[in-house]
Amino acid sequence: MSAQVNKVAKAEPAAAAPAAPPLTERQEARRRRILRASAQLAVRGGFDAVQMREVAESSQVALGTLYRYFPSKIHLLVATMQDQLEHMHGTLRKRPPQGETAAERVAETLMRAFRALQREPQLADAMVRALTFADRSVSPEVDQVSRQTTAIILDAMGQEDPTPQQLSAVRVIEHTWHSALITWLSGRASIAQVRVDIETVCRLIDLTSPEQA
Amino acid sequence: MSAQVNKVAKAEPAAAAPAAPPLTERQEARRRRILRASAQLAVRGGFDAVQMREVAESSQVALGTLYRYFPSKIHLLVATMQDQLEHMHGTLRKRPPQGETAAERVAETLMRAFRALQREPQLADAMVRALTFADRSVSPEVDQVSRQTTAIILDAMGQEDPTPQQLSAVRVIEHTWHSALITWLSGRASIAQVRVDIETVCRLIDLTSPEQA
DNA sequence: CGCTAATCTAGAACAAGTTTCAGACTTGAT
DNA sequence: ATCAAGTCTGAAACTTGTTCTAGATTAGCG
Repeated sequence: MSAQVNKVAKAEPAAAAPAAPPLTERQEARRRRILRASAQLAVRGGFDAVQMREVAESSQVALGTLYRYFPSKIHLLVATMQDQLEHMHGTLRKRPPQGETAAERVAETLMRAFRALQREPQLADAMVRALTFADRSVSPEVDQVSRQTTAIILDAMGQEDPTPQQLSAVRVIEHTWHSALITWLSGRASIAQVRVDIETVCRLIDLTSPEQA
Repeated sequence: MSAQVNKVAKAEPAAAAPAAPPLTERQEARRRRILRASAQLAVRGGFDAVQMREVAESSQVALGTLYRYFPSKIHLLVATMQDQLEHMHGTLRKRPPQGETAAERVAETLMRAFRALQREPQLADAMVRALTFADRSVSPEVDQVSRQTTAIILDAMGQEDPTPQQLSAVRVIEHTWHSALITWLSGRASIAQVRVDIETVCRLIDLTSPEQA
């Protein structure tokens, strides 16, 4: 909870981070090993299976070092999510959605992302739980994830400069996306329900669009 | 994580719980003391301040007993939330919202609830974090909270028997509600933003209504 | 009342996240 | 090449959620 100086960079995509000291090659390698170990353990057993001692051992790093790179388990898992999101954004870009309207394209994109998460539900569980459990000390990182998600949605909309209304709609979609995911992961909603809800919320996009098909 | 038999009832509103053994007076009193202690500690310091040993001590109950009543910290906090939600539903009923359209009434209701939570942000933090962190073992309790929230929203809509579309809209509103709350609590969104997003998502209600003003 | 099963208590013990520390190793600048 | 500062390691310690145990209390029943 105390101010932390001289820490290793938290976000590698370097959006507007306040001066992230550059990492040496070995440090970058350590960071990658840690993230890989984290994801591997998460795939096996979800949030609980990502134990800091295990991550440290798997990535051949001392426990103290792990904590220097990621100041908490939550930070680690949120960083893991950033990592995965980047992959996904890349993948999604390759085959853009086909829908007529922006709403359709966004819904299609999200459902595609959803199916990807379905393939590794335990990993999804770990990442999403970390994301929603994160407190203020993780705000910058969570924000970064949020920006990345927004970028994916705006991409799908094909919108250059969205209106404030549209931005609000996008936020609502993100809220729904996270929350629906959680509900599904904890077994309280079916996939069908998630799909319906995603489609429902995506209508907000056309609703807030100046032009219309 | 193991099957738990012979446990004290978890949900007192007795919706469809499978045979909750009736509590003696002293047991009921213990349960109330525990919930009160939990809420008090949460008001002071949020999620982290609700420490099981402290709750046990404050409520004059042995640690083991606390765990017999609430099998985990998450269960305890979710039960605390149920408790608070009931109060709130009662309060909201007293002065029903004034809006013309269903969307307005729902938005007004949610903003009123939001202001109530604002008054005890730490308590809100504890409850909401517990709710979204809950895993499958807490599903019944979380579901109960969800039903209660749905009831509040349907109340505000003044809708007797909603269509499946409307139910989906209500679910989306709940998702947005939780998620916006989290975002605000962790300092990543302003109150103004929360209001806008709530209003945005509430438009879905009119959108899915058969009749219209 | 007296018995039995269930419940409650106090406290130890365990598990996993986090912190700390002394010493070895790297890095960058001179 | 050498030195100072920063980094990494291994291990122990600390914190808080959770479990376990042995004995005291209570509730319900004949």
